[in-house]
Amino acid sequence: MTDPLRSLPGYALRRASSALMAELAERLAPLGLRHVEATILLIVARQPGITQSALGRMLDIQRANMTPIAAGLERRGLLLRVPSDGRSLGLTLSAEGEALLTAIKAQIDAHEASVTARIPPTHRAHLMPILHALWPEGDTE
Amino acid sequence: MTDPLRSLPGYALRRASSALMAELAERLAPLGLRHVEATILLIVARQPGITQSALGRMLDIQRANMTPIAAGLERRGLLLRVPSDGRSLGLTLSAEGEALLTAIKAQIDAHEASVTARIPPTHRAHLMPILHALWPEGDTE
DNA sequence: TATTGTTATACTCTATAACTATA
DNA sequence: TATAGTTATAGAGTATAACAATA
Repeated sequence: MTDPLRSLPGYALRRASSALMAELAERLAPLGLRHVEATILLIVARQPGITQSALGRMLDIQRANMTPIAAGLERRGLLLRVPSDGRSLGLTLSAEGEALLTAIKAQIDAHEASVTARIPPTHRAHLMPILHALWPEGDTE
Repeated sequence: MTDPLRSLPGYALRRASSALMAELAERLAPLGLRHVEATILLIVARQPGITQSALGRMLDIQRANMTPIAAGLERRGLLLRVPSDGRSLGLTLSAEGEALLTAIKAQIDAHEASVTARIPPTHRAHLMPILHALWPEGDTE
């Protein structure tokens, strides 16, 4: 039986997103990471020293929810949390976190490439302008 | 600080989806409905008598998770669950559910129209082909 | 044997409130 | 006063396993 809501953009977007997230989760599972954890390690690699709260603002993760995620990554030896401010924690990758980074990037790249590959070439260039129109920068501030 | 993952299609899709879901949730809150509940009432309206399990397959909601959702809608007097099979429950809208339907459709239509309106006209026609490529029919069977 | 619905359970994600310490 | 981090808590969403009743 066909889903009568297939033609609704918002609904189709949600279903596509959920299908892609499930795929990414499968790719990251062998690394022992959830997508939010992989995302955090990627961003900390690009911006070493970023504070927990700045990272939370960037990813729309609230302070209260960042704590157990960052603490978990630290406990597993992937992330270092050093006081930068007296009240702020600056995040950097541990050696082990750096070592994992290659595998994380490989999985993310493979995932994103697979997403792009599935889009018919005629439509491909239109996706990012559409998504950025629907998810403007700083839309939650 | 700008999110360095903005340019990744999969990531941007997830963020756009989550922003749109939050918008829809706000629209449906005055009706006392979550999006999954509104979706169920819409589909039951279009396909009266559909069983709980068929509905679950269509929306990718597992049997175990359909039970409390459908029971909740029945308890609130919006949905009727009548045995069709001896083991299956056929779903139909109650009079109260039918009465709510107009408001639900209005909110969903307004939401979908608002999504479409935000997409620059040049790109608009490309969204659905892209989403259907990423969310093929029956992708979970 | 397979399917339907149910219950129990658990993990993830998200959200709010209240607290401490620091700027 | 405002910000950063933490703890506790609660509500959704999603997943699996096991069971009874029915096909």
